[in-house]
Amino acid sequence: MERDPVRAAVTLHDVAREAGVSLATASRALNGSTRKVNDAYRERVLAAAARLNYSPNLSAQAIARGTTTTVALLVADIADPYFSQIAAGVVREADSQGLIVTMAATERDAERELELVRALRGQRPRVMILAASRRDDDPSAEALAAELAAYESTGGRVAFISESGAAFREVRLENRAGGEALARALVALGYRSFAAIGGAEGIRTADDRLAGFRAGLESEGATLDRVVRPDFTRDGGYAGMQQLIADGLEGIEAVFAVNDVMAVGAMSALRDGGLVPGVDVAVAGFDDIPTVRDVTPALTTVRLPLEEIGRRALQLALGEAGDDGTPLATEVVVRASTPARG
Amino acid sequence: MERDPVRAAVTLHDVAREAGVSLATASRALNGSTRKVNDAYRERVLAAAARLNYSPNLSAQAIARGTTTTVALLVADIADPYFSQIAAGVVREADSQGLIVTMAATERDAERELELVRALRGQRPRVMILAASRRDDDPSAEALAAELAAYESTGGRVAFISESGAAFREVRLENRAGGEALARALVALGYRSFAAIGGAEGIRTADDRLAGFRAGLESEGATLDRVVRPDFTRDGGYAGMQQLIADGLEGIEAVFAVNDVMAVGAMSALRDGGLVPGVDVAVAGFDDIPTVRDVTPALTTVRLPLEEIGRRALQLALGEAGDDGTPLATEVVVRASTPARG
DNA sequence: TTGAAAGCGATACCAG
DNA sequence: CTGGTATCGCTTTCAA
Repeated sequence: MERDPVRAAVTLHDVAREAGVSLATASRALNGSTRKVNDAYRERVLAAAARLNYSPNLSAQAIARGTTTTVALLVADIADPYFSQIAAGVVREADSQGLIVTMAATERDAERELELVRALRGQRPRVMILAASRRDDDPSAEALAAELAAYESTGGRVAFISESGAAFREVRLENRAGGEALARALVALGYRSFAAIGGAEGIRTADDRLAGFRAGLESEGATLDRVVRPDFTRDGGYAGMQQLIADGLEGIEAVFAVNDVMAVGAMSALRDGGLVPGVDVAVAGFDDIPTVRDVTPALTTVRLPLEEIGRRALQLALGEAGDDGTPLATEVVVRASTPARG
Repeated sequence: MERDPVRAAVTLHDVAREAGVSLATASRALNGSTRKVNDAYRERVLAAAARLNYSPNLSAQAIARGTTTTVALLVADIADPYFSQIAAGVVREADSQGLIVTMAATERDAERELELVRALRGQRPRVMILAASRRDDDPSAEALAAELAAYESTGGRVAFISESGAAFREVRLENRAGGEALARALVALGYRSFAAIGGAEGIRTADDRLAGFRAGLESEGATLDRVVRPDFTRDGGYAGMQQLIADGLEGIEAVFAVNDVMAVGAMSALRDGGLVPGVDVAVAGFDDIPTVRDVTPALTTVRLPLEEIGRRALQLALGEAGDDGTPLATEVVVRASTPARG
């Protein structure tokens, strides 16, 4: 697999020479603002660029222009459908704006997140989107806020998905309201006693959903009898349900897992425990990730327009609309995992 | 949401001045190769940098050093678990090497892929990883190869996942062998007549898996009685199974979908058609994405170490091992969707 | 319009 | 070791 000797990439200089014009003219013809170059020259430059297969060096442009065309995106876990859908939205929107997305994963570690923000700042991205879940007790929260503030003070734009807990732009998810609506819907279906699988305490998203759910139940006179708090993952959901089973599920009619990934794991735990989800005990989740249509029974959940959220976060950060008007379309989707109860 | 007036970012120049040393010394203290700066100076520079919250401009470094720290990754669809797992692997490996990942989605469009490669080339990434599925009939294949060759001729490194169909490095997936092994395993379980849901003709990955499967069956004296070729997506799988049902499923004992996402859709189509997967007809997939453990019945499939594939692609491109020895651990995983047949 | 030349932020060679 | 300076690739005044 030996290659040709590496020759330097074609530069604008080469193109200019090949076209017989000055560097400045070549620059203008290729990337300069509109209409300022004689058509004949313009043609020659474009032809030369094509002939040489010229590709402008974005780093050089960035440094000369003082601004990049990069978007930095931070998620907790790329393989998690919640984040990958959001990422898909960000990438799509970025693409439609001619921006390039740089992606990093915090692996749910706040320290790592801070390091990543520092590292990513070196790129001088136009915007930074933080989708990784925030925690209340986060010790590095202050340092993160400071870092982001510094970034914004030099022209960067930050957008959070969910709650920033600080003064940054954010796409606010209706976690609490969604939880509440779900609770009401379940009560309306005839359920009265519930358990919840909640994700480690302190994870804002999980706490909000749970708080909303609890509030919804209480407003309807129903009760949340038990809460377990395993990891915020599929296996966490599985373990959480196992624990509920071990502690005795009698009296519990429905279990709410604060996200779909966990709910799906919880359903498997039920099955492995010899119980039938939707029959022996109802299950509901949150997010409406694609797979929940394909599990059995299909999962009742709260739909979040994840891809749209990603796009919107970018728009918001860029300062175009996104912020205004239309709230996110959050809605309860009732499926077979929570059949109406006689 | 008004901000402070935007001031320019801190530059190395500022740090040098603040520390009372020359630009060159500051550079060396901060990023220069090992041990060349007096400790006292070094300390002062580091302190100044910290005080000013200095963040080196990567674009400037790139242009001065003549090399970036960027990895460009192209996938077909970020939200597809197959690609998001691979992406997670690439990002993780990149991270451990201090590299930054730029990601783009081809949306399964070859023209777009070419454009993206062109655009991404402007970043002068150290390596480019192409994971988007190749097609045989791809009209822009030549142009893509040319573009990539140009990229490599200036020092870039390209790595494909699956088959490049050209002279580039690649992480070769055992699609054919996996299909074959699956076929044999199913025959060993007692199945004799099969149908397949194959993904549009020309998609190399799909074709290879199918060809392997067919070969495996034939070597065991079983037959592939029917093949449908819908889209390479969940909905494609659903539609494919619907078609099989409409055409009459009698005589078909098992259905092989060339990837798990399709298989999962296919199972839902069975259910919606009043049939029970694993009982009325067995189903098998390919990839072993996380969700297949949680569908009912759990899906028999061919496991591909997706995250590992991502890491390996990067290593391969960077020229460290990855290539050598150990083939990818591809193995048939039999689950409840293909129970042993009397 | 066009071209010459001054940056942009950082690196690295070359003297001292 | 340290500092001065040329240089990287491109944009953008400033004159012509």
